[in-house]
Amino acid sequence: MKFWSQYFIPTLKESPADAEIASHKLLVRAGLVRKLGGGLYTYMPLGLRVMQKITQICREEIERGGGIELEMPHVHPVENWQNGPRWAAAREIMFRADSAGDGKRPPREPEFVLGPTHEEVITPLVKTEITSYRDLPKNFFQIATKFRNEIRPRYGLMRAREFVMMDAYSFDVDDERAIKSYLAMKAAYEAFFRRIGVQSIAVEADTGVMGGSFSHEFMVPAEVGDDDVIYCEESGYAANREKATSALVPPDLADAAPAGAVEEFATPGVVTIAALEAAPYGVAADKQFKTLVYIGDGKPFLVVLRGCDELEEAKLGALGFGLFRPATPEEIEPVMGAKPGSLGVVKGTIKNQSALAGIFADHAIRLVGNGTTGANKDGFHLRNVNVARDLAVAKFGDFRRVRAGEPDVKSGRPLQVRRGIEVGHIFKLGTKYSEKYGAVFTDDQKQSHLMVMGCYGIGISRTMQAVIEQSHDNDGIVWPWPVAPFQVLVCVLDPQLPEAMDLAKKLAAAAERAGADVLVDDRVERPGVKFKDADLIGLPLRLTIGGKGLKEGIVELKWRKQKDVAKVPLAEAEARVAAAVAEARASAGV
RNA sequence: CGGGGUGUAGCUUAGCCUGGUAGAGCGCCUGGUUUGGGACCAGGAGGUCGCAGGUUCAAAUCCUGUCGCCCCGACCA
Repeated sequence: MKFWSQYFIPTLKESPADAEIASHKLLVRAGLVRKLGGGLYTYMPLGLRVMQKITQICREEIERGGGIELEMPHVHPVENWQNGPRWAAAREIMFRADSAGDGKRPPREPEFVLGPTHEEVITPLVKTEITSYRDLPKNFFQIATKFRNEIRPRYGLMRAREFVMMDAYSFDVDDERAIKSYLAMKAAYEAFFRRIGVQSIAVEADTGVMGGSFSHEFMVPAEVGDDDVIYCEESGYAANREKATSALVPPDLADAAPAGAVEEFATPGVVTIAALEAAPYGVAADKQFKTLVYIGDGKPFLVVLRGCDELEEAKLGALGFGLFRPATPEEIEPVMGAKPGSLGVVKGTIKNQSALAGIFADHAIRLVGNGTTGANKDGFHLRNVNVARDLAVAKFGDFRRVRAGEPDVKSGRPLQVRRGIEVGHIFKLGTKYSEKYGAVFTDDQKQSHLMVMGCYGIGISRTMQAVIEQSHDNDGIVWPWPVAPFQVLVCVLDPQLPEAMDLAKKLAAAAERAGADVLVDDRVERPGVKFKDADLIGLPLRLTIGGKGLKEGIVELKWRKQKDVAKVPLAEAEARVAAAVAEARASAGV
C-alpha cells in the first residue's frame, strides 16, 4: 500500500512539446518517464513498477519455454565484436565505452563497446562451457539494458538509445532440435503477450543483418507503428513488408506472343516511367520494364521490374552480397552506355555487360508482353520487347514490393495492410555464430558438430509504450490488470476526515489481501484534480470515498474502462472490493 | 547522414517579420474564500531569451558559426 502524498507521481496537465504520439504524451503526462536526452529516459517510480511487472511476466513465460536466466556484462571488449561475423555492420550503431585512460591509445579504435545485443558474448561463453551433447539443448536469456546509438531516436521509448530488452539464445544439436527450440520460444512469446493484455500478431520477417534462415516478428497493431504488416485473415498469412509476397504471377503463366521484332524509337527528354506513360507515347507503366543499377560488394548488378512496381530493397539480401547500394549516375553510364532513364537489359544493348555481377529480374515482368524499355542510348527506347526472347536476364526472383489487394498465395483472397509496432523478434540463426566462434560439441559417436543457434528478443520498454498506445482514451491510460503499476486506486476526497482515511486503509488492506497492489490518493486536493489524475494514470479499479458518500453510507466502485459507477453500502464494501479484485485477477489470468 | 522545423521561467507559450522597459497561462510560495470532474481573490518568488562571435548608440529580435531538440527518409527490440 502506497500513499500518493508520500509517493512520487508528477503528473502534467499539458503535453510536452517534443511528444508527438498519444503513448509518448501519456508516458510523460502520467509521470511514468522523464527525458534526459534524445532516446534516454528515466523510469519514474510508477513507470518502473510497470517495467517490473512486464519483466516478471516475461521471465516466467521464457522460463516456461525452456529459458535459463543469467546476466552478461553491458561493457564488451571490442575484440569480441571484431572476431564476430557482423562487426562492419554493427559498429555503426554501437556506443564506444573507452576507458578514460591516459590518452595514449589512438582514438580511432574503441577499447570497449556497449552491448547492443549479446550473441558475441554468449557464443564464446557457451563454446568454452559446453562441449558435450549431454549438456544440450540450452537456452540462456537475460532481461537487461541494451545500448544502440540509433540514427534517429523517436517516439519516446519506442526507439530509444538505451532500452530494456529480453534476449535469449538457444543452442541445439541439430536443425530439427533447433526448430523445436524456436517453436517453444514462439509459444512463449504468444503466452507473454496474451498475459500482459496486448494483442499481438506473429508475422514472417526478413532476417536482415542477423542472418539466419527464418524469423518471425511480433507486432502490436497500431497506427503509429513503424512497420507494415501484410496479412490475409482467411489463410492466416502475415508477413512484414520486407518479406511479403503475393500470388500476383500465376505459376502457369504463358508468355505473350511477340507482336513483332524489337523496334527502336526516339524519346527525347523522357527519363521517367510517368513521362513514357504520357502522350504522345502512351505506354502504360505495367507495360514498361524498369532497370535499376546497384553496386554489390563493389560490382554493379541490375534489377529489372515492371514500370508500375517498386523495388523492395531488403529482398536483394537474398542475392548474397555483403553490402549493396544504389549506383550513382557516374557509375551507371560507363557500364550501361546511357544515363538513368534510358536503361534496359535487351540482349546486346548493354555497353559493358561483362562488368556486371549479374542481371536479376522480378517474376512479375513475365506479365509484361510486348513491353517497352530503355535502349541504353540516351533519348531512345525499345518496343515489342518480350522477356524470354529479348531480355538478358540471368535469374528471376522476388524483388518487388507487395501491394494491398494482391491475391494471397494460399487463399487467393486480397491481401490487407496495417501498421504495427515491432515488440519482439525471433530468429532461427543456424550456425553463423557457432562457426565463427567455434562453438562445437561432441556427440555420442565422438564426432564434432557445430551447435545450431536461435536468438530471440522482446523490447520490454517498448512493450510498455505499446500497451499504452493500444490501451488509452481521451482521459489517459487504461492499464490492463497484469501490468498496471497499481491495480486499485483508493481515492479519498476528504482525507482530512479521520473516518474517511480509516475506511480507505481498511478497504485498501482488503484489496491487498485479495491480491491487488493499492495506491491511496490521500492528497488534499480538489476532487476534480484527483479524478483527472486518476483517469490519467489509469489504474484499473477505483474506489471513491467522500464525505458525501459517507453520509449516504456508501463508497463508489468504478472500473477505468467502464463509464458507470457502482454505489456500495459501507457494510458490504470490504467484501465487494475483495470480490472485484478476485474477479479481475481471474479474468486477467493472474 | 540528407531534407525541413524549432530553442524565451519547472511546463505550455506570446513577442522576432518592422531592433528600444521580456509578457501570459499552468505549476510553485504566503494569506483568505471555496470543496464530487483540472476553483476564485489578493500578494510573491522565479529569465545569462540554447551557446559563441559579429553588426548597431542599442539585439530575444538582424548576420555568421555552433550545440540541443522535434519531424520526414535509410536502420532497429
